[in-house]
Formats: sequence, structure tokens, C-alpha cells
Amino acid sequence: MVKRLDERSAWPDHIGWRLWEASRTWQREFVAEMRKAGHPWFTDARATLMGHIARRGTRQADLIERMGITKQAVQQLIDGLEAEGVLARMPDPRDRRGRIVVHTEKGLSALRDSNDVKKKIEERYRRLLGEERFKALSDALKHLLPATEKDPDKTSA
Amino acid sequence: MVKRLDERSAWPDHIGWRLWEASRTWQREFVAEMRKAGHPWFTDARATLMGHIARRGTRQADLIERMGITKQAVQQLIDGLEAEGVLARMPDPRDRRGRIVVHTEKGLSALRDSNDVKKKIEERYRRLLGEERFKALSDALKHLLPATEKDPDKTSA
DNA sequence: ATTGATAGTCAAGATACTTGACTTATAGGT
DNA sequence: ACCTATAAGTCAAGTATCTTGACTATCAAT
Repeated sequence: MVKRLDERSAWPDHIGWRLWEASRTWQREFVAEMRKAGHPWFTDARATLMGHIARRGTRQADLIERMGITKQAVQQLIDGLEAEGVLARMPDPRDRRGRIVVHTEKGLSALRDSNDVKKKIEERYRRLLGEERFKALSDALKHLLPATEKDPDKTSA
Repeated sequence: MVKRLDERSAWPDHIGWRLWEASRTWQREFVAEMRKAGHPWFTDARATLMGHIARRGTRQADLIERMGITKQAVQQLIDGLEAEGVLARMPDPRDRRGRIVVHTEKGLSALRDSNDVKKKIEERYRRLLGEERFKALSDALKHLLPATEKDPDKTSA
């Protein structure tokens, strides 16, 4: 029964809000840099998907499992990236139901650039925070993730 | 069944990805808890908007400025929340163009619950990480935010 | 040979945004 | 007072990223 919220501004400030703000800021920067680097099709959802595709290619079914979204969402993201010429779908020689998603040359080039961009932004963050705080942040997040990811129920429709 | 993750070379792991994962996990938990607590209309976008409304009400124009999204987006979020009976729009006595958005009783009740839920989740995270790491995380994020938020150009359409 | 699970597709809908085109009210010169 | 640029808000339409539901093709195990 406490009425102690500030009158003028109820600005949120808790760990979840900070995570959300930081995450959004990072993504905005990342996408903006990638577009500047000559990849105008770049978005963060697409980047996430591409990051889950191995060099030799990955089956759609594995992407579903790894990304924790529905197969339809994965399919639509791939559709878009295929239309951009960034990914290609190959038949799976071991299972005629399956399709293997591979990077095209264009996709690999974007991946290379994305590594540079990520490093650049991380470097900036490292300078902003100082080595110690940056490490602490990275470390805390690393401990948080395995502990909170327990959703073994998002594989099919 | 053993999972074939032998070619998982391209798993993303950088600070941005960790932030994104942590942020998404937090949001999922938060929304789920709030719905369980009797607020089925709850989403994270709506929560964000509500968090920016002061006790005495806030003009839409101010929300636009604070949230960094377009006025149309704000309007649509308010439309939805008004239809749910969570917010109400009042005329601004000092400017007949303006409208002041206020919480209804229902909205205030949700805000109270949301504080409890946030505290509960934060408590869990604190236990997961340990006091020291939790503080380090919180502190690092706090230092990150003011330094990275410099987008003074998203006010109108 | 049948049957049930798995891989993928097609269609439609929800959410959270966007840009563009307007209306109305205010504020600042002249 | 008048005129105009700007600000506050609305209406309409479109985009990106997801969802559920219904379907086909293939495989694997009886």
C-alpha cells in the first residue's frame, strides 16, 4: 500500500528495462552499420538467423530448434533472404523431405562484414565501460543465459 | 536421442547477442507473470508505454519524445490500452490541441502488480547470479545507457 | 503395407511498428 | 488583428516479424 512512485515521471528503471534498452541500442547500431557497409537488406532478425547457419549449411529443422521460433517464421525469414540472394536452399541428399540452407557468396561477405562491425561496436562499449566493467557485464550475461533458457517446447506448430 | 550439433560453428556469441537473449528472456517471463496475475491484455510494448505515464497523466506528445517512436505508434498503443480500459484520454486544459493520458484504476492496479512481478524476477536473477555478479550487471548497464542514448531525431512523422 | 512422426509449405491473422496525408489549435512576427 | 509556420493529434495504408491452423511429402518402425 505504498504510494511512493514519483509524481512527475514514472520512468522505469529495473534490470529488465536496462537489458531491453541496452539490447535495443546495440541492435540499432549494428543494423545501421551493416547498412552503411553495403547490406541494405540487413535486419536483426535476419542477422540472427544467418548466425545460426553453419558454413557447410544447416537444415531448416535445425534452425527451428536452435532459434526457438516456429518453423513458419524460419521459413519466412529464409524466403526473404533467399529472395535477396543471401541464402540458397539445397536438397538434403540424406533425406528427401529436408532442405539445407547455405550461404551464398553475398551472404558470406555480409557475415565477414558483420564480424568486423560487431568487433567495432564491442570495442566502443569496452572503452565506454572500461575493461573491468565490460568483462563483468559479459560474464554476468554469460551466467544468466544458460540458467534462464529452459523452453523445450517451441519446435513445431 | 542424441542431437547432432556437430557443425554448430557459427553460433553467435558476442555482447550484443547476449544482451538480446537476456532481454528477450526477461520480457517473456515478465509478460507471462503479468498475465498469470490477471492482466491478459499485457504485452511488453504496452508495459513500456504505461511505464512512461506519470501519476497525474502525461501528454501524448511527451510520450512520443520519451519513447523514441512515432506519434502514430504511440497513438495506436494508447488506442488499444484505452479499449482495454487501462488508460483514458482527457482534454488538456492548457492546450486544446492536446490530450492527456491517465491511468484508470485498472491501470494503476496493473502497475502495482507489475512492480511486484519485477521485484520477484529480479530476486530470482539475483539468486542465480549471486549478489556480486548481479550488482556488476546492473552497474555496467547503468553506465552503458546514458552513453549510448543519443538519438535526438525521432519526434514526428 | 500401414501408420505415426518429421520436414516443409501455404494461408491467414496478430503485434508493433512505419510513412504519408490530413485537421485543428497555438504562437510569433508584422 | 492577420498570416503563417509549427505543433498535437487523427486516419489510412503498408512493412517486418512473429503466430496458429491446415495441408503434402517423406521417412522409419512395426
